[in-house]
Amino acid sequence: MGRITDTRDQIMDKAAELLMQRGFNGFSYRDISTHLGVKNAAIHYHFPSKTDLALALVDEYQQTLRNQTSAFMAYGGPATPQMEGLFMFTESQFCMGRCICPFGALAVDFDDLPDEVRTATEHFMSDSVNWLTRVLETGKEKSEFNFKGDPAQKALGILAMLQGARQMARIQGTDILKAVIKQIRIEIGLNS
Amino acid sequence: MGRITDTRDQIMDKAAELLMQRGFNGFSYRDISTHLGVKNAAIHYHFPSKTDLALALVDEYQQTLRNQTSAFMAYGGPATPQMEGLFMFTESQFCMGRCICPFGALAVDFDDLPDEVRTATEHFMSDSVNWLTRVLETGKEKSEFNFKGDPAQKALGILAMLQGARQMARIQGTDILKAVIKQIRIEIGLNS
DNA sequence: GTGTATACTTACCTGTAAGTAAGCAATGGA
DNA sequence: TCCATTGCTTACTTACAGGTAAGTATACAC
Repeated sequence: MGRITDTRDQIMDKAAELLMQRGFNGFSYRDISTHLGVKNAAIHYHFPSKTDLALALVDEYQQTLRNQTSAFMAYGGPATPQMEGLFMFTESQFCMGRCICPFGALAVDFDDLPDEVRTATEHFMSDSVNWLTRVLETGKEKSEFNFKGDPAQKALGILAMLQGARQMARIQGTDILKAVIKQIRIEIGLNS
Repeated sequence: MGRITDTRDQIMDKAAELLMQRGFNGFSYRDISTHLGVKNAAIHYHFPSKTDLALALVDEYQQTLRNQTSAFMAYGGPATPQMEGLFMFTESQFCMGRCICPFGALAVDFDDLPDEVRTATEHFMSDSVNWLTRVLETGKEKSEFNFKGDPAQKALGILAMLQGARQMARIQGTDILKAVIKQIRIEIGLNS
């Protein structure tokens, strides 16, 4: 049964959710297999080790990021929609139960992460920071935004803020995430 | 051997370190016991369950926070040293290997945390936000600081930023934490 | 010296984690 | 029709998690 590799995709989906909810060491193959109604070994068939699974996930994130930002990275363009996209993405992911961001999920277990996953995570993070830096530069040039400090540093700050906010929101509810996004808006002079 | 309860303190110390490095589910009694050169059951003697240990840790954090801020909370006072204290504390803790902040450590595993620990974490977080809000209010009133947005919202933003920064710094090194703190300084008009 | 509390150790239990080896059922060529 | 590949399942193994029960050594109280 099942189309080409339906199961593989379902595994990735559930794993992505669990990774962001509980971190790399916070979920097991069992969590995935029971949810899909398959046996544990079925997961091992598609992803022999948990490392393989993690690598596939980081790869997927990075792919998604690149796809959604490639046009902007290549030709520039208005920065506001990029920024709004980031806010929307963050909020909607949180509401869907995918609580902490991929960096956060992997950062907690960073020491005992397999080397390859570590490297992949570093790359993913660089990509994200570079993209946001570019957005902020563009936004400042075109007077869409108005903020203090240099764009690269500000980009780090914003990503850190969103990441932290997602975690704090887990403890005390969604309002915190909303408040933080509001604050970011104020600080870059983006009137909603 | 051992003074009154030397071992108990050593357990708390190591546990605090491990909690902040790896999250609540990322360390085991074994990690602590082998480090101290005692048997596993010795830890259970002092803290029957891991819940008890977590509660003790959160309690300790909260106690420390209250001790260090009680004078300010009671009588107000200059806000700048409080802020500088937060920065110093954050940086020094990070350098000592205690990487992610207590919220972060507990947020990742928040779903499957025992109820009591959850409640304690919520309280601890409220305390922290309240304190920082107070600091920002005072700083604004006395023109020590100069920032956009309302103090409570800004307090959330700063805490989120520091928390996120600690995690990102794990992935890409201390510089990120330093950059973020610099950015916070700029944004509250605090010239170092 | 007897008793009792403290601070452990030894030895164990149950559950669950990641991972593997071998088998089987369906599909799609040659 | 045979055969190989794909996508699983069954049935394990090893390691380690949290936790417990019972015993032991030391110290101090009376």
